Amino acid sequence: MNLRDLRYILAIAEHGQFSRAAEACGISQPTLSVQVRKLEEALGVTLFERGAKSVVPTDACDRLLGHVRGAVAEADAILAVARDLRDPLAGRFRLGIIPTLAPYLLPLIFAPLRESLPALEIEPWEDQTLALLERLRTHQLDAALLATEVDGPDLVSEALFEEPFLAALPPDHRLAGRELVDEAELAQDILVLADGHCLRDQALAACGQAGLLGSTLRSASLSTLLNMVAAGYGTTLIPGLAAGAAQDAGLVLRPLSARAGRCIRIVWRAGFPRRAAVEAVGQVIAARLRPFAEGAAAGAV
Amino acid sequence: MNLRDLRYILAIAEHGQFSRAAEACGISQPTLSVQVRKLEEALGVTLFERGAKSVVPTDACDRLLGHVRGAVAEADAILAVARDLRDPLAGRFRLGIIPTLAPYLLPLIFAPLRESLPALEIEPWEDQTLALLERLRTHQLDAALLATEVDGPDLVSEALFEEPFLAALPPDHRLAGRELVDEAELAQDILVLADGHCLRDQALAACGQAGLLGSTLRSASLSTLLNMVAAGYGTTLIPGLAAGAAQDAGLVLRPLSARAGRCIRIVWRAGFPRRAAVEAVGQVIAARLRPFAEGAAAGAV
DNA sequence: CAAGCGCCATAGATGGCATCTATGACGACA
DNA sequence: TGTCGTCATAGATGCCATCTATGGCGCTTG
Repeated sequence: MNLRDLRYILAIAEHGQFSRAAEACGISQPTLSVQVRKLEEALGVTLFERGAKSVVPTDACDRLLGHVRGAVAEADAILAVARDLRDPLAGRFRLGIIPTLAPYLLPLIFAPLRESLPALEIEPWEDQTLALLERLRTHQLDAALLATEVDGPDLVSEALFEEPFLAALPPDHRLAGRELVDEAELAQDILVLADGHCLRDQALAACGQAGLLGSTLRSASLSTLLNMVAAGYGTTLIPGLAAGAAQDAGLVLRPLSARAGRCIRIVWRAGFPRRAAVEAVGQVIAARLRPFAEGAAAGAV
Repeated sequence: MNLRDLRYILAIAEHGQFSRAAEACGISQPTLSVQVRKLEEALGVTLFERGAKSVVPTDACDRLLGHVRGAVAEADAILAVARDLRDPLAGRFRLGIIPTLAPYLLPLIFAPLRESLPALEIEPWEDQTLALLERLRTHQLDAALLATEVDGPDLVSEALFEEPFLAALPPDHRLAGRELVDEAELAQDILVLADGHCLRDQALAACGQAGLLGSTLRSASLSTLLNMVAAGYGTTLIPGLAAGAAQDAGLVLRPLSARAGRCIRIVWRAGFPRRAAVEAVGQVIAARLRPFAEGAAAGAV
């Protein structure tokens, strides 16, 4: 049995005639006759009583017609839904973002994404790198914005923009007067986030882990960290996009002498079929961040 | 798109693996790969994300799976219902019967039909010959029991049994003493049914229409006619199976000298596909009536 | 009443396509 | 590092849906 055959049945039932039904189906009349007969033999049921001037559905056919219509309707629904799903730049797009990036990046890119990709329903998901990778691998995310390299056999990534780190100091800190802050000096009283935040590791790496004198804040957000610094408990190193929030908290920001920073990348499964959506999202983000990159470069000169 | 393809989709979604799905479908793995790819291309939608160790349905596939399941379920329903409908000796069987036969034949054949053809739901429909033929031709009946020949290009019939006519007389009628009644004599004060009843024409033909002296009863049943005769308004000619009813009404019955009678036939459309059901019903009726035919033959000797 | 018309069935030819086996590529695991 | 399991690709093959041509049959019409 075949969906095509079922459509033939419906056509005959509708037209009450093989010739017209065949025409409606775009096939020749003999083909229709043969196919219907084969279907009747396959089902073991005579579907139509062929009369001199009429073709009338049998009782059995009437009993079946409901299901036939149902099957054809579902098939048409599949085609219709598939047509709607055909656009890779449409539909749900689950985007993971690390916590040290999300609060500062999302407000920047939400509007541009809506404008450039109106059919794409971005669903942000904020979590730490490892959790995001796990969700990505288990198909619970479509892509993720990370600050680490993760390319491997199953995951692919693309760099979107460079985000320089900044030294964040209390206004009365001894380093607050410097134009540039040396990473090693910062290490003396630096506060860092808890394990699991990639920013913690990167900050420590930038400052030379060995000289760690500051303390680790468990289960705290970058925002909390800023407030701790503002309260005079130490210094820290923040990603560039958090500069606004840091200034709002009353901190003094200074570039780092070694120009440490991180690279924000968009990551997705190697086999993810909606690569077009990933690329599009990545491009929108990169385009939105370009002014910042140029500003940073200009400031550095 | 094809129902087969849809079953493939479901198998892959269920097994999460091409190889096992192919095995479950009874095809080779390359065939499944090729077919799924073709379906994906036809739909314009990637259905599965092929990973190193896993095959995961895409979001689009999830959206479609409901309809896919629906279509396959309807298709299975078609097969299941067709299986039930396969027996031609099962299901509704609309049987037309003429009014001068139905009240006397139906009580005889109902039980044997139920016994011999338990799955056949006989729906009797009582009306005059022309109305029955009309309903038969318009597929509102599956077969009819008539007392006339109707074979033609579109209708076929088969004789079931011979039903002799009997003279029905009031007990005090001048012919009531005879062993045999001559049809011509009966004509002198015969009462007949209204136009449309085949029995009317056959009675008149048997008695010689020219000598009609009796009157016609409009819109009356054979039962009414019997009561009229019992009340002394004349004589009549009844079909053999009505003998019991006539005797109950107090009438005297006598064989006719020319042995006039009628042949009860079962009629159906030449193209009617459940010919087996027609034959079976006919045989049950003929078998049930055989004792009567033999009794009549024996009485005639 | 015979011819023409409309309809469905049949026959034979043809091409597309589903399927197979064999093989390749690739990642996982021991 | 080699072996295993998995999916993809390639080429061969055979079935079958489809076509055109034709026949049969009943109805209509001049």
